[in-house]
Amino acid sequence: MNIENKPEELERLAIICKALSHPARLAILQTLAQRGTCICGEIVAAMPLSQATVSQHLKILKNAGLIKGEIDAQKSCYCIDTTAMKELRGKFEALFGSLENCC
Amino acid sequence: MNIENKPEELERLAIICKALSHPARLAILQTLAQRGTCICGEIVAAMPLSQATVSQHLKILKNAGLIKGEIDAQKSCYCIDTTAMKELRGKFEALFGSLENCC
DNA sequence: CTTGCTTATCGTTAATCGACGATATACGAT
DNA sequence: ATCGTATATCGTCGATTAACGATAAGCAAG
Repeated sequence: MNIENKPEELERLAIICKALSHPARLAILQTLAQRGTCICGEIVAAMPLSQATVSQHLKILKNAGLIKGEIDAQKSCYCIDTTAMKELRGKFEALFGSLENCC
Repeated sequence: MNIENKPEELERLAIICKALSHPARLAILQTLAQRGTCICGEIVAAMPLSQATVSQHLKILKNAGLIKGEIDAQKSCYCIDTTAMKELRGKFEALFGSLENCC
Protein backbone atom coordinates (compact mmCIF):
# COMPACT_ATOMS: atom_id res chain seq x y z
CA MET A 1 0.00 0.00 0.00
CA ASN A 2 2.23 2.73 -1.22
CA ILE A 3 1.64 6.44 -1.12
CA GLU A 4 2.17 6.66 -4.82
CA ASN A 5 2.08 9.70 -7.04
CA LYS A 6 0.06 9.14 -10.15
CA PRO A 7 1.40 10.18 -13.53
CA GLU A 8 -0.56 13.42 -13.60
CA GLU A 9 0.71 14.28 -10.15
CA LEU A 10 4.26 13.71 -11.26
CA GLU A 11 3.51 15.96 -14.20
CA ARG A 12 2.27 18.67 -11.87
CA LEU A 13 5.28 18.33 -9.61
CA ALA A 14 7.55 18.50 -12.63
CA ILE A 15 5.94 21.78 -13.67
CA ILE A 16 6.53 23.23 -10.22
CA CYS A 17 10.12 22.06 -10.21
CA LYS A 18 10.70 23.50 -13.65
CA ALA A 19 9.51 26.86 -12.41
CA LEU A 20 11.99 26.50 -9.56
CA SER A 21 14.82 25.44 -11.84
CA HIS A 22 16.25 28.86 -12.58
CA PRO A 23 18.41 30.90 -10.18
CA ALA A 24 16.68 34.14 -11.09
CA ARG A 25 13.31 32.72 -10.20
CA LEU A 26 14.60 31.35 -6.92
CA ALA A 27 16.06 34.76 -6.19
CA ILE A 28 12.68 36.32 -6.85
CA LEU A 29 11.02 33.87 -4.50
CA GLN A 30 13.66 34.54 -1.89
CA THR A 31 13.04 38.25 -2.16
CA LEU A 32 9.32 37.73 -1.83
CA ALA A 33 9.79 35.43 1.13
CA GLN A 34 12.01 37.97 2.86
CA ARG A 35 9.97 41.07 2.27
CA GLY A 36 6.82 39.08 2.80
CA THR A 37 4.47 41.76 1.74
CA CYS A 38 4.01 42.12 -1.98
CA ILE A 39 6.51 43.85 -4.16
CA CYS A 40 6.20 45.09 -7.67
CA GLY A 41 9.02 46.51 -9.75
CA GLU A 42 11.37 46.60 -6.82
CA ILE A 43 12.14 43.11 -7.94
CA VAL A 44 13.34 44.46 -11.25
CA ALA A 45 15.56 46.95 -9.44
CA ALA A 46 16.95 44.22 -7.22
CA MET A 47 18.00 42.03 -10.11
CA PRO A 48 20.63 42.29 -12.84
CA LEU A 49 18.08 41.54 -15.53
CA SER A 50 15.98 43.60 -17.85
CA GLN A 51 12.42 44.47 -16.99
CA ALA A 52 11.11 42.24 -19.75
CA THR A 53 13.07 39.26 -18.51
CA VAL A 54 11.96 39.71 -14.91
CA SER A 55 8.37 40.04 -16.01
CA GLN A 56 8.74 36.82 -17.95
CA HIS A 57 10.10 35.03 -14.91
CA LEU A 58 7.25 36.36 -12.81
CA LYS A 59 4.80 35.02 -15.33
CA ILE A 60 6.37 31.58 -15.20
CA LEU A 61 6.20 31.55 -11.42
CA LYS A 62 2.62 32.68 -11.54
CA ASN A 63 1.62 30.09 -14.12
CA ALA A 64 3.13 27.41 -11.95
CA GLY A 65 0.99 28.71 -9.10
CA LEU A 66 3.94 29.57 -6.90
CA ILE A 67 3.09 33.22 -6.60
CA LYS A 68 -0.02 35.32 -6.73
CA GLY A 69 -0.19 38.73 -8.33
CA GLU A 70 -2.68 41.49 -8.35
CA ILE A 71 -2.66 44.86 -10.00
CA ASP A 72 -2.83 47.78 -7.60
CA ALA A 73 -3.15 51.09 -9.39
CA GLN A 74 -0.57 50.86 -12.14
CA LYS A 75 1.72 48.74 -10.01
CA SER A 76 1.67 44.98 -9.72
CA CYS A 77 1.92 43.26 -6.41
CA TYR A 78 3.25 39.76 -6.04
CA CYS A 79 3.52 37.43 -3.15
CA ILE A 80 4.21 33.79 -2.53
CA ASP A 81 1.26 31.44 -2.69
CA THR A 82 1.60 29.42 0.48
CA THR A 83 -0.88 26.86 -0.78
CA ALA A 84 1.47 25.90 -3.56
CA MET A 85 4.29 25.60 -1.07
CA LYS A 86 2.28 23.17 1.01
CA GLU A 87 1.41 21.25 -2.11
CA LEU A 88 5.07 21.05 -3.02
CA ARG A 89 6.03 19.78 0.39
CA GLY A 90 3.23 17.24 0.32
CA LYS A 91 4.21 15.82 -3.03
CA PHE A 92 7.82 15.49 -2.02
CA GLU A 93 6.71 13.77 1.12
CA ALA A 94 4.65 11.32 -0.93
CA LEU A 95 7.59 10.66 -3.21
CA PHE A 96 10.45 10.31 -0.79
CA GLY A 97 8.71 9.86 2.50
CA SER A 98 9.83 6.30 2.97
CA LEU A 99 13.40 6.05 1.87
CA GLU A 100 15.73 4.22 4.14
CA ASN A 101 17.02 1.19 2.31
CA CYS A 102 19.78 1.74 -0.19
CA CYS A 103 22.40 -0.28 -2.03
CA MET B 1 19.39 38.22 10.54
CA ASN B 2 17.87 36.28 7.72
CA ILE B 3 18.54 32.72 6.83
CA GLU B 4 19.49 33.74 3.35
CA ASN B 5 20.59 31.60 0.48
CA LYS B 6 23.63 32.98 -1.28
CA PRO B 7 23.71 33.17 -5.06
CA GLU B 8 25.75 30.02 -5.44
CA GLU B 9 23.34 28.17 -3.19
CA LEU B 10 20.44 29.28 -5.32
CA GLU B 11 22.39 28.07 -8.29
CA ARG B 12 22.85 24.68 -6.70
CA LEU B 13 19.19 24.45 -5.77
CA ALA B 14 18.24 25.43 -9.30
CA ILE B 15 20.33 22.57 -10.65
CA ILE B 16 18.59 20.12 -8.35
CA CYS B 17 15.18 21.44 -9.32
CA LYS B 18 16.05 21.24 -12.99
CA ALA B 19 16.89 17.58 -12.54
CA LEU B 20 13.50 17.15 -10.87
CA SER B 21 11.67 19.07 -13.56
CA HIS B 22 10.85 16.17 -15.84
CA PRO B 23 8.08 13.64 -15.25
CA ALA B 24 10.21 10.76 -16.43
CA ARG B 25 12.91 11.59 -13.93
CA LEU B 26 10.41 11.91 -11.12
CA ALA B 27 8.99 8.56 -12.13
CA ILE B 28 12.46 7.07 -11.96
CA LEU B 29 12.97 8.50 -8.50
CA GLN B 30 9.58 7.19 -7.44
CA THR B 31 10.48 3.75 -8.64
CA LEU B 32 13.77 3.87 -6.79
CA ALA B 33 12.08 5.12 -3.64
CA GLN B 34 9.54 2.31 -3.78
CA ARG B 35 11.84 -0.57 -4.55
CA GLY B 36 14.42 0.91 -2.28
CA THR B 37 17.15 -1.48 -3.21
CA CYS B 38 19.00 -0.68 -6.36
CA ILE B 39 17.58 -1.41 -9.73
CA CYS B 40 19.25 -1.45 -13.08
CA GLY B 41 17.52 -1.90 -16.40
CA GLU B 42 14.25 -2.78 -14.76
CA ILE B 43 13.74 0.94 -14.89
CA VAL B 44 13.92 0.81 -18.66
CA ALA B 45 11.33 -1.95 -18.69
CA ALA B 46 9.06 0.01 -16.40
CA MET B 47 9.05 3.08 -18.58
CA PRO B 48 7.66 3.90 -22.01
CA LEU B 49 10.98 5.26 -23.18
CA SER B 50 13.90 3.89 -25.07
CA GLN B 51 16.90 2.56 -23.27
CA ALA B 52 19.01 5.44 -24.49
CA THR B 53 16.60 8.04 -23.16
CA VAL B 54 16.32 6.40 -19.77
CA SER B 55 20.07 6.17 -19.52
CA GLN B 56 20.26 9.86 -20.29
CA HIS B 57 17.77 10.69 -17.56
CA LEU B 58 19.69 8.55 -15.12
CA LYS B 59 22.83 10.46 -15.98
CA ILE B 60 21.12 13.78 -15.34
CA LEU B 61 19.86 12.58 -11.97
CA LYS B 62 23.28 11.31 -11.10
CA ASN B 63 25.02 14.52 -12.14
CA ALA B 64 22.64 16.47 -9.95
CA GLY B 65 23.64 14.19 -7.09
CA LEU B 66 20.15 12.86 -6.54
CA ILE B 67 21.03 9.26 -7.16
CA LYS B 68 24.09 7.10 -6.78
CA GLY B 69 25.06 4.37 -9.19
CA GLU B 70 27.53 1.59 -9.18
CA ILE B 71 28.36 -1.02 -11.72
CA ASP B 72 27.78 -4.58 -10.55
CA ALA B 73 29.00 -7.12 -13.03
CA GLN B 74 27.58 -5.90 -16.32
CA LYS B 75 24.55 -4.41 -14.63
CA SER B 76 24.24 -0.96 -13.14
CA CYS B 77 22.65 -0.38 -9.79
CA TYR B 78 21.09 2.89 -8.83
CA CYS B 79 19.60 4.20 -5.66
CA ILE B 80 18.50 7.48 -4.21
CA ASP B 81 21.14 9.55 -2.49
CA THR B 82 19.51 10.46 0.78
CA THR B 83 22.11 13.13 1.45
CA ALA B 84 20.91 15.10 -1.54
CA MET B 85 17.35 14.76 -0.35
CA LYS B 86 18.28 16.24 3.00
CA GLU B 87 20.13 19.02 1.25
CA LEU B 88 17.09 19.73 -0.86
CA ARG B 89 14.84 19.89 2.15
CA GLY B 90 17.26 22.12 3.98
CA LYS B 91 17.54 24.61 1.15
CA PHE B 92 13.79 24.82 0.79
CA GLU B 93 13.54 25.35 4.50
CA ALA B 94 16.04 28.20 4.28
CA LEU B 95 14.15 29.75 1.42
CA PHE B 96 10.58 29.47 2.53
CA GLY B 97 10.89 28.72 6.20
CA SER B 98 9.46 32.00 7.36
CA LEU B 99 6.56 32.85 5.14
CA GLU B 100 3.41 33.96 6.82
CA ASN B 101 2.66 37.49 5.71
CA CYS B 102 1.09 37.92 2.33
CA CYS B 103 -0.78 40.55 0.35
C1' DC C 1 37.64 -15.79 -29.27
C1' DT C 2 33.00 -15.25 -30.43
C1' DT C 3 28.20 -14.59 -29.03
C1' DG C 4 24.74 -12.41 -26.38
C1' DC C 5 23.32 -9.38 -22.87
C1' DT C 6 23.45 -4.86 -20.46
C1' DT C 7 24.47 -0.14 -20.19
C1' DA C 8 26.67 4.17 -21.82
C1' DT C 9 27.74 7.37 -25.34
C1' DC C 10 27.37 9.62 -30.02
C1' DG C 11 25.03 12.19 -33.51
C1' DT C 12 20.95 14.14 -35.13
C1' DT C 13 16.51 16.53 -35.06
C1' DA C 14 12.58 19.00 -33.29
C1' DA C 15 11.12 21.55 -29.50
C1' DT C 16 11.68 24.53 -25.66
C1' DC C 17 14.14 28.10 -22.90
C1' DG C 18 16.41 32.47 -21.66
C1' DA C 19 17.39 36.99 -22.63
C1' DC C 20 16.42 41.34 -24.56
C1' DG C 21 14.83 45.39 -27.30
C1' DA C 22 10.79 47.06 -29.01
C1' DT C 23 6.21 47.82 -28.46
C1' DA C 24 1.57 47.77 -26.22
C1' DT C 25 -1.42 48.67 -22.35
C1' DA C 26 -2.99 50.95 -18.30
C1' DC C 27 -3.35 54.83 -15.46
C1' DG C 28 -2.30 59.04 -12.57
C1' DA C 29 -0.84 63.63 -13.07
C1' DT C 30 -0.45 67.96 -15.51
C1' DA D 1 -5.56 65.20 -24.51
C1' DT D 2 -0.70 64.50 -23.48
C1' DC D 3 3.06 62.94 -20.78
C1' DG D 4 5.52 59.93 -17.72
C1' DT D 5 5.66 55.83 -15.13
C1' DA D 6 4.90 50.84 -14.49
C1' DT D 7 4.11 46.46 -16.29
C1' DA D 8 2.98 42.97 -19.79
C1' DT D 9 3.51 41.03 -24.24
C1' DC D 10 5.69 40.29 -28.91
C1' DG D 11 9.26 38.84 -31.91
C1' DT D 12 13.75 37.28 -32.42
C1' DC D 13 17.96 34.62 -31.74
C1' DG D 14 21.30 31.73 -29.72
C1' DA D 15 21.59 28.01 -26.41
C1' DT D 16 19.83 24.07 -24.24
C1' DT D 17 16.76 19.95 -23.86
C1' DA D 18 14.42 15.64 -25.03
C1' DA D 19 14.04 11.79 -27.70
C1' DC D 20 15.81 8.13 -30.40
C1' DG D 21 18.49 4.94 -33.43
C1' DA D 22 23.01 3.51 -34.02
C1' DT D 23 27.00 2.22 -32.06
C1' DA D 24 30.58 1.42 -28.56
C1' DA D 25 32.21 -0.77 -24.34
C1' DG D 26 32.27 -4.30 -20.78
C1' DC D 27 31.71 -8.81 -19.35
C1' DA D 28 29.85 -13.85 -18.60
C1' DA D 29 29.02 -17.96 -20.96
C1' DG D 30 29.83 -21.19 -24.31
